[in-house]
Amino acid sequence: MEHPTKRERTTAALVHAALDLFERGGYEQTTVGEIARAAGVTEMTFFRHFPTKEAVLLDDPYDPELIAAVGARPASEPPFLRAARGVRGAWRSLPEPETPVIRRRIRIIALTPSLRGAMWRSTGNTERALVEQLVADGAAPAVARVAAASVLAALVSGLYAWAEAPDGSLAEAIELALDVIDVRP
Amino acid sequence: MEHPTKRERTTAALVHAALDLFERGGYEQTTVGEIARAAGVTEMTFFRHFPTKEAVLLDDPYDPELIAAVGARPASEPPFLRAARGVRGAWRSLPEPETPVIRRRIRIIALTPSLRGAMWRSTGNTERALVEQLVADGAAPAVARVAAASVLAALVSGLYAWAEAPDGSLAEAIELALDVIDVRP
DNA sequence: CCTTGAATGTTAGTCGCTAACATTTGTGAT
DNA sequence: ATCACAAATGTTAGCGACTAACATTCAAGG
Repeated sequence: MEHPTKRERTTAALVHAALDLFERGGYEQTTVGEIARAAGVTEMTFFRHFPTKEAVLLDDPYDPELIAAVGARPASEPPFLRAARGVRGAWRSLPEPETPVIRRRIRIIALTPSLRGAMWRSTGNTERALVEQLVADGAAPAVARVAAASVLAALVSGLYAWAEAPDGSLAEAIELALDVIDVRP
Repeated sequence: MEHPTKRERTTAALVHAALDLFERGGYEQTTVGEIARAAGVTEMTFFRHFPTKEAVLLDDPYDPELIAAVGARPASEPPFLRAARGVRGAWRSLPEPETPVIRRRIRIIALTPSLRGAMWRSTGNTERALVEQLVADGAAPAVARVAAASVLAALVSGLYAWAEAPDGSLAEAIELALDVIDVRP
């Protein structure tokens, strides 16, 4: 990261410009062309960095880490706890400096109906991956599905709550949400 | 309904054409223009009947009836049971002849990711209306939200399951799904 | 320095969707 | 029946998200 490649720099510029414009004028009202221009680039280039307009907000690289964190927990744990604690751990180890950006993204998502739908779809992918991981380690599919669905639902609801009124750190908010689900031993 | 007005007739023609084309060639691949042409009408006219392309599948008129059915149950029942049983009753009283069309719609939705997202959004509206109804009759907002969300989640999951493998009538499938939630007295 | 591949620009086009205005068509009162 | 009014549809023009094909500039490595 010492020498960010040019591609990384433009991607960052696009994200920055997009967040600014979305917050200022709303998601729907902001044009991809406007974002690109604000980042000193062409509309075409935007789509070379993000497959869709939504992706600039939803494309988060945390998914694989999340799956890995769940996989790292002992397979002897019941799937439900395994998922809940894996997710908890993954978010706890998030570098603090990134949280403000995450918060801006989630706030925009929270107050844009069409983005909430997209968020749901995106979560669906994570859910599938999570189920796959749990089943690969021996969980019954039906159990894995319920576990993944409810843990992710709690996670998302925690994210929304935190974005609206951040009473503490992101990690704390996530843990709070997961506490509702996790039954401590 | 003896004398369907012209508007109703074209709406029906559009729905019919849309279902056919979607099943034949997939939702994303089918153009609004194609649907309109197949219904003997212009693309513009399509949008005079449906606000969006999705709406031809999601625009179902059952929502108000569903809310009414819940409202009709004794307000003395706990919100959760009230919602579950209201929903159950609303679907039970569905005219049988309509179910084949419903099934076609839901199958298409089930296997089109973007439509699943849209379905989620649409359900969100129903959820809000349901919460409103429950709260208006004295339920605590937090309780009402949980009740509405879980009952509707069960409903949707029942719909998907039935659309994929209809082992029985729609009403039976719905009741089966709601049984998972409803605690019989 | 110079070459090669990555990153970007240009142009043109499709599809979902909207607006403004003109035209037809159905329907209700006479 | 008919005639007038309103509902339903057509036409044209255009915006915004997104894609494809091809040309151009830029940036690291030898």
